[in-house]
Formats: sequence, structure tokens, C-alpha cells
Amino acid sequence: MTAELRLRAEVARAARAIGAPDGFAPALDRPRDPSHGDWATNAAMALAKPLGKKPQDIAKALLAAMDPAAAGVAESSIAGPGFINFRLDSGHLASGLMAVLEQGAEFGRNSTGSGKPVNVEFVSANPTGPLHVGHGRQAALGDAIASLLAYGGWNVTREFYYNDGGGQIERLRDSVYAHIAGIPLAADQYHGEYVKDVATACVADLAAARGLTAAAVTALVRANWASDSALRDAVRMFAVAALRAEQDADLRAFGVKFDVYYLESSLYTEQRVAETIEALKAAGHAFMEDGALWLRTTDFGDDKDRVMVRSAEKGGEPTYFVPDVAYHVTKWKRGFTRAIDVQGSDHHSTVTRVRAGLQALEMGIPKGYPEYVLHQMVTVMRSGEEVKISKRAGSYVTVRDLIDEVGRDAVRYFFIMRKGESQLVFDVDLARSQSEDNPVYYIQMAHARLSGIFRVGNIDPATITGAGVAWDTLSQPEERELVKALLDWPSLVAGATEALEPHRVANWLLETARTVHLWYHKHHVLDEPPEIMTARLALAKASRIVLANALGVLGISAPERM
RNA sequence: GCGCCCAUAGCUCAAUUGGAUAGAGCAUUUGCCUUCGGAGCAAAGGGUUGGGGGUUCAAGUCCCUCUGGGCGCACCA
Repeated sequence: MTAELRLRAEVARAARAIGAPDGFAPALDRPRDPSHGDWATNAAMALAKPLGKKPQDIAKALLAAMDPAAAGVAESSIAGPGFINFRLDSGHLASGLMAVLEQGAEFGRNSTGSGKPVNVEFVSANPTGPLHVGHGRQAALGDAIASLLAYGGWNVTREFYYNDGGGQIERLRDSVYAHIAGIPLAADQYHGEYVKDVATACVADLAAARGLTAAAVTALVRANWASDSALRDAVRMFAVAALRAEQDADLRAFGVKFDVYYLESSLYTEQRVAETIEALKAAGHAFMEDGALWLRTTDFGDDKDRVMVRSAEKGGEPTYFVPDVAYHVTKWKRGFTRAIDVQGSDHHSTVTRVRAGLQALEMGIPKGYPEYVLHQMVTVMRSGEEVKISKRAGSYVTVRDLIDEVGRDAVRYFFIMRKGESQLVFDVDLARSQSEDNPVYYIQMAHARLSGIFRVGNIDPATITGAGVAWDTLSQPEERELVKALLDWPSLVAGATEALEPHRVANWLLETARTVHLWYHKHHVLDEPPEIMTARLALAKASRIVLANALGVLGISAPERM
């Protein structure tokens, strides 16, 4: 049992002894100011109403009823409006490190998810160009959320949804055609350098497939484009395949792996769009107006109704939101009782719509399904100026540009360090700097320094088991703070998982790295008396383990040396 | 005009999800220090948490309102 649980149990027992109602669960928190103590409880304030007494009096009675020894409490005090502060005995506190040393890479994991399936959909870029910074933020955020959930015992599926249908794919196809035919691009077509590369590769591919020269293919495309739909399809499919391969390469460079790639086009070929339309009609929430088929999404909280199938003069095709609904139906039917979509906040209007569509089907899908994690835009800064232009993509900066320039670890950290709903400034100069101003460098440095202790001392970390350590020797303020930070990891990561907020892990890492550096600067490990050295080696190893675990969740490496 | 999000030190951001005197880093000022181990360490100044109102033992956090910013409001995706 951890010191925290022991203390909580003892407070609860004492509370009952002085008349707290059944089921009363006192809250234990870290005081903001460590000088107040290691833990604080608001029990006295929470009991003020049910017991009809002043918080101060309840606090006194509560303390009198407690057995400090049973809870490992060295001293306690009543403060402010009725907080009770506890300072744990150093030995009790530090002995919590045994759990870290015993569990190693497992320390911090929990089983909240109990193996239940969850689908995390992210990136989901249209295959019309390289991944840009926004996708990068989404990749880092989505991957970290997925890792957090896996860490919390969920059975996670990472999914990428390809919008390989619709108007933008035709624009891509026609952009490639324009390059092949040598005609100027229209304003709404794709202007990046990469389109030219795709066009060149496409000509070579067609030439090989048809046994023609490149010049002959060019002439053929130019002559038959309007009349030959098979040719147009061939160009479209080549372009989509080429850009999917391109995006895959970007994601590999970023170290993100997906379990499922779901193609929007398959929703049409497998009749799922048609089935969804029929089901919505059957459920009675559809109506005809102006020649189009509408869904009454206003019945489910939308501010206006939405067209499902366009009128004949507009082409008679389903609008994009129908496949979106059909897609989420497949998630539900595939057994994902929980689904999380990570998207840019510019897509926030789809949230209500998709949920409305799912509700309108009346098939027992919960109202809040799917959950959404939205994130704001990214601004890339270099030398104090906003960067907007990439050589490859033209009008935007690509993920690859960033990874090439500052490395995968820094890109991941910078994308995760801010709350999703706040705007993010990506400072390229800071991200690439090899100094302690750079948070990634600072955190990794902490891990490397801890590793260095073992290297320099020529000590195999595997021999440090915590057995026989005199834990009460870890009584320096910096040591106590470090121990507390490490032991907070499980509850911190659990909170970050519940809130789907990986930035908490990033912030915690930075704080904890600072605590490590402070300790490291103030206290030596090697060449100390054996009892102190043994205890500090245990602390160093535990710190190394927890830092590595946290970095691992964010997909960032924990280097042995830098 | 409507909807969603945001607003915290000069700058970039935290704040244990409603807890105590709102904290870090950078920048500024001052003083130490010279490596198991790579310029660090210690301290100071800097705030009406955008304005106003409300809810309660307690509000940066919840509610209302105003201001300012981002995004979205297609028979585009």
C-alpha cells in the first residue's frame, strides 16, 4: 500500500470515528506550497455542513482521532479556513520508490480501460498533398492520446480516415493533368511543387503500363482527356496512391503508426452511404425540399437542417456529412463503444452534425458519440518571423520540413506541450537549440544525467533493487520533492488520460526535470558514505524509470547521453 | 447576425479540475560558483487573472453580461 493510500484510509477512519456520514471520501491534495506539507485534506470543510460544526473544530477533532504512526505522518497542522496539512515521515515517503523500482516500465500504468475497445481517429488528411503543420499537431496529439489510453488499459485502435472521394480529389486529378498537358493551373487547383513530381511519375507509370514513350503518353492525355474516363480514373488513382505513399512516409518519419486506414470511397462501394440514407429515411427524420433530401438535424440540437442528397440540378449526390455519419456507424458496428476524433477546430461544426446524424438513426448510439478533441492552429516562427512558405508544398509548412529541421522528439514535444484548444506557436529556433532553454533538451538532459551517474560510477542499474535501502536517509528537501514528483506520476497520467490532455504530461515532465536538475546540482551520489550513496542510487534509478515512462507515453526518446 | 473556442507577469505558458499568499521559464536587476557532472546556483522586482455582475465556507476555474481575438456558419470537403 502506498503512503498516500495509507494516509487516505486513516483520515477516512478518523472521519467516521467523529461522526462523518457513510461513504464520506476525504480528498487528499498536494498543497501548492510544499512548505505547507506533503498532503492536505479538505475533510474538515467538507464535513462542516453535515456535522453542523465549525471547520476548525472538526479539524481538531479529526486530528485527535487519527493515529499518526499508522499513516506515516511526522507532523500535521491546521491552516487557513480548515485545511489539515500532513508532513510524512521521510522514510515512509521515500519507501514509495520501492514500487517504482519493482514495477519499472510498468510503473504508472493502470487498468481503468479494462481492455475495452476505443477507436482514436486522427490526422485523416485528404490525400491531396503532403502533411502540413496542422496535421503534425494532430499526429502528435492523437498519437499521445492513443498512447495514454493504452497506458490506462484501453484496447486502442489508431485509425486514419482517407477522404479519397469528393471534389478535392477531382481537383487534384485535374491539377496533375494540367502539369502533364502543360496548361496553367486554375486558382482553386493544387499549386505545390509536389504536384509536378506526381505528374512526372504518373507519365512514367502510364508509359510503362501501355508500352509507350513519355512523349506519346503526354500527347495521348492531351488528346483524350475529355473523352476517356478510364484515363482520367487512371490519373486520379495514381495521384491518390502517390500522395498516400507520401503521407505514409511523413508519418513514418514522425514515428506514428496506424492500425486501420479507412477509405471514404469504400463507404460508397460497400453501399454504406446508401444504407445510411435509407435508415435515416426509415427513422422518419428526413424530408424533401427544393428537390433535395434533408435531414432534420434541428431535432438533435443543430441550428439548421442539413442536406443529405443534393437536388438533381446540383448533381443528385450525397453531401459529405452522410459518409461521415455512415463512417461513424461502422465504428460503432465494429464494436467501438468509445470513439475519439482528433480534429482541427475549423471542423467543429461537424461535431453537432455527425452526432445528430447518429442520433437520428435511433440505433442506441450514446449522445456524446463520438468524443471530439479539437485543436487550434499552429503558427511557425523562425528568427522572430512567421514562416508560411515551404518549398515542397508551396503555401504551407510541412511536417517533414519541421522534422528535418529540429528532429522528431522536439516536434512531438512542441506539438503536445500546449492545451489543444489554445493556439500554438512553434518556435523553430528554440526547438532546435541544444540548450536548457529548450524544454525537450532540458528533459532529455535530466534523463541523460541520471544515466551518467551509473556510467561514471560503473554501476549496473540492474543491481539497484531498493532492497536494504535506508529510505529515511532521503530527507533533503530536494530529495523529498523529487520523490513526491515521481510518486505523483500514476495519478497525473490517469488524470491526463481521463481528460484526454497530453499536455499535462509534457508540463509534468518539465517540472519533474527541473526537480531532478535541482537535486543533481545540490547533492552528489557517488563518493558519498555507503548508506547515502545506496539510497541516492535508488532515487536516481527511480527517477530515470519514471522520466523514461513519461517520455515514452509522448513518443519521445529517453537518451542515455547527449 | 448566429454558434464553438480563447483572453493569466513585458514575452511564452502553468495552476492538482472549485481550495490556502495565482506559479514556472525567458527577459530585467543583484549576489555567489568553476564541474563524479557540459554555466550553473541563490535572490529581487514585476498581477484588480480583459471589464462588470452573480452563485458559496472558498472563483483564474461555474453562471450571466460586455469588450477584444481565432475558427466556423454551402445543395464545398
